[in-house]
Amino acid sequence: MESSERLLREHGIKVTPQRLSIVSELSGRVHMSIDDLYQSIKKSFPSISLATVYKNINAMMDMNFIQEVKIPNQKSRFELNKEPHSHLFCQKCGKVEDIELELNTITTQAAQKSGYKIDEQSLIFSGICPKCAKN
Amino acid sequence: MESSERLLREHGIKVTPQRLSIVSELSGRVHMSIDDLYQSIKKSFPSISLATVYKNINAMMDMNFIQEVKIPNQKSRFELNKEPHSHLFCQKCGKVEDIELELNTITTQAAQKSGYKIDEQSLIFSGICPKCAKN
DNA sequence: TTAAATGCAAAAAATTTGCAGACGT
DNA sequence: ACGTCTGCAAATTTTTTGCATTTAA
Repeated sequence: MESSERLLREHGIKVTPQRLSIVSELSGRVHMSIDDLYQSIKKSFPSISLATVYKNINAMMDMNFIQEVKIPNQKSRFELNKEPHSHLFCQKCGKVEDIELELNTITTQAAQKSGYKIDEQSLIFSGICPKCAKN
Repeated sequence: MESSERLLREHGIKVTPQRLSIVSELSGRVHMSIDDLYQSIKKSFPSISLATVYKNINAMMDMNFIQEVKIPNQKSRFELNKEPHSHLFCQKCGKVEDIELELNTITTQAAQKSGYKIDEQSLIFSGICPKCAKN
C-alpha cells in the first residue's frame, strides 16, 4: 500500500485503486497469471474489469516496471521488476518462486561457445517443491 | 523426408504429407512459431489448413515428439525433441539456436539452495548473434 | 475396410480497441 | 480544469472443436 503507491509515483503514472491492487498482488512471493490477478482483485474490488488488468499489465511491461515469466506448459506469470534472478516451478502445486544464482560462469561459457553478445538470461527449474515432496 | 517419415513411424502415427511438411520444417536449425510453420508450409502445400497445423502440433506435443520453446517477449517456437539443451535468442534478427551446456553444477546449486527436487531446466540467453553484431 | 487425419466453418478463448464518463493531480 | 484512467461493449486475434470427406495402412 504505502510502498505500492511510492513505486507507482516513482514511475510517473497515476495512482489508482486498480493499480494499487495489481502492484499489491504482485508484491507477494507468488507469481500470478493475468487471470489469477483478475480473479483475486475482483474479490476486494468487484468492479475492476479484465480490460483494465490487461491495459495496466501492458503499460507496466512497457515501462519496465513489471516482467513476464514464461514457464514451459504454463500460463505466463508476472512479477515486479527486481534484480536479475532465476525461477523455480513446482510441477505439483504450480507455485513459482524466485531463486538467486550466480550465472556469470555459465553465461561466459555460452558467449564463448556461440559468439553471441549476451545481455540477458532466463533460467527456470521445474521440479517438486519441498512442501509437495513431503506428501 | 526419409528421416521425417521414419520419425513419424517410430511414434506410431500416420504418415501424411502435412505431417511430413511439419517435421521437415522443424528439422531445420531455425525454430519456428505456429504461424511461421503455417505460412512456410502453405508455399509448398497450399491446401494445408491452420487447424491441421494446430492439431498436429498439439498431438506431437502430447506424445513428446516436439517441444515448445518459450522466449521472453516472443511467440512460442517449436522444435523436435532432442537431448536436453539450452537456447540462444538473437534480439536483432529473431533467430533461436540450440546450445549445449553442462548444467549439472548450477542445477545442483539450485536444488541445494531451494530444497526442490529438480528434473528439468529451461535456459535461454538473449543477445546479439555474431552475424548481426557485424552490421 | 476401417480407423484416423484433413479442411472447412463455426465456436470458444484470449487479447485489444474505442469511447464516454469518472477520477487523480 | 486537464489529461489520464476505467469499464463497457465491440472488434480482433488466437486456438479449439464438430463434422463430412478423404486418406494411409
